[in-house]
Amino acid sequence: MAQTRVEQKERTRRAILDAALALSEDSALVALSLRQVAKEVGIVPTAFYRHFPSIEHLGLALVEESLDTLRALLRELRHTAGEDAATIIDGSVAVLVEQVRRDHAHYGFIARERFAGPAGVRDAIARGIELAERELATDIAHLPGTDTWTERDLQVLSELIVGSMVTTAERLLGTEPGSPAEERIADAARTQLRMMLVGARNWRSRTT
Amino acid sequence: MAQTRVEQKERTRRAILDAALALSEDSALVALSLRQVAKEVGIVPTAFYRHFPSIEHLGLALVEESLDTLRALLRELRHTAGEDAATIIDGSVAVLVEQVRRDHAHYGFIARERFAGPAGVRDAIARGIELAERELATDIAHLPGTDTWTERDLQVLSELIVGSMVTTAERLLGTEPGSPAEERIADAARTQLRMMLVGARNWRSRTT
DNA sequence: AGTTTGGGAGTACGGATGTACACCGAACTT
DNA sequence: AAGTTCGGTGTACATCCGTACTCCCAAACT
Repeated sequence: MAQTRVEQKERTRRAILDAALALSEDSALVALSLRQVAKEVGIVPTAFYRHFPSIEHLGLALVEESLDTLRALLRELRHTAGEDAATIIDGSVAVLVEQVRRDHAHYGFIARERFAGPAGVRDAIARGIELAERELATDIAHLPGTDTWTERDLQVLSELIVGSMVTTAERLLGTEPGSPAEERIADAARTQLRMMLVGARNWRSRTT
Repeated sequence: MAQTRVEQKERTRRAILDAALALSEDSALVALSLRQVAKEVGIVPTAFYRHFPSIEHLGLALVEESLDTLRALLRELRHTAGEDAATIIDGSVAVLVEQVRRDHAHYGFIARERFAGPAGVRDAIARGIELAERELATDIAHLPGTDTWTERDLQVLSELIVGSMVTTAERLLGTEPGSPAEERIADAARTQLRMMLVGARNWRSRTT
């Protein structure tokens, strides 16, 4: 049943990443021991070093992986076109719900480590979110009717919207797929986006 | 220098709580060892049991304490009166900045344990935030001009506002008191509140 | 076919952890 | 003044931790 060596190594590496993700689901990255992970994977503790020089490096690989799926979400959100604003809002929330459900483990990891993780992890996550805010700001700037907005107000609006989406994602993490609670949260997210849209349409930047 | 026994006991208990708060500032509650805390306090490990039956109970005491200061913040925010909306917004943000600066350790603890902590801790924090949302909703409902709002829309708006404030608090935690970054975040928070206010004023609840 | 490579196994060690136990001495009670 | 209470001490032990070391053997290379 054994394959080539690189395939086998990659499979073990994945198993380690998955085991670490599963184990950190209850507790946290910082409370993760090399021996726990090894036992979960089914290898002897010292074999761990064939793949990662330390638990910390495992953590960094996990962050990178999770941020990859976050970036994939952002890409998909930007490509969610639509005729009018309502369609875009509905589509965006649908994408968010679907993605959080699919990559539940990754988003849970991000939520947990965002403030509780080691400094390097926290910074990486913060930069990922800031990137989303900046990209959203430039996207909005390309929309018609935003010429009277100051750059600063655009940035602040983006932070508000991204913050709402992040909070929505965090709420979704605690619900069952297809549950009434999930639908209620999605509905609230749509309403919030509409409220912010109404606010934006009636906003006049102060020329200071 | 020794006082009465109850005074001495209370002082040691406080020292344990403070040490745990300080130690969990880097890392997390789950990665906190009884011996670390005891060493930080300056007592022998077994003496810890004179005050708490386990580290977990220490954690619960810490949560309760932190939620107490959170409730104090909410109380103060509700008493922040003002002539017009702009004054209320400015006052509320000022209170938030001041309180987060004052009880930095408690709010940092809440931010860290909100998603990474043990289940009991996470639930307690979630309930504290939900309480704030409900109270804000009933406060808004008592304002003039909100008679056309559905109860659900009021709740959703409150969640949006509280979410923005929570995000602001989390951002403030990473800044130095009086720094330009802190002022920038406070300014963004004020702008966000104004944007949501504009949205709310032009909002019409759908009668479904 | 013979040799090299590298993932995994096994053993071993020092250090940290939670906790049980007996004990001390000063603040309290009577 | 004598006795009790109880926060803190010191010792002890089983368990878990990271990691260094040697060995094994099947895939990969020559």
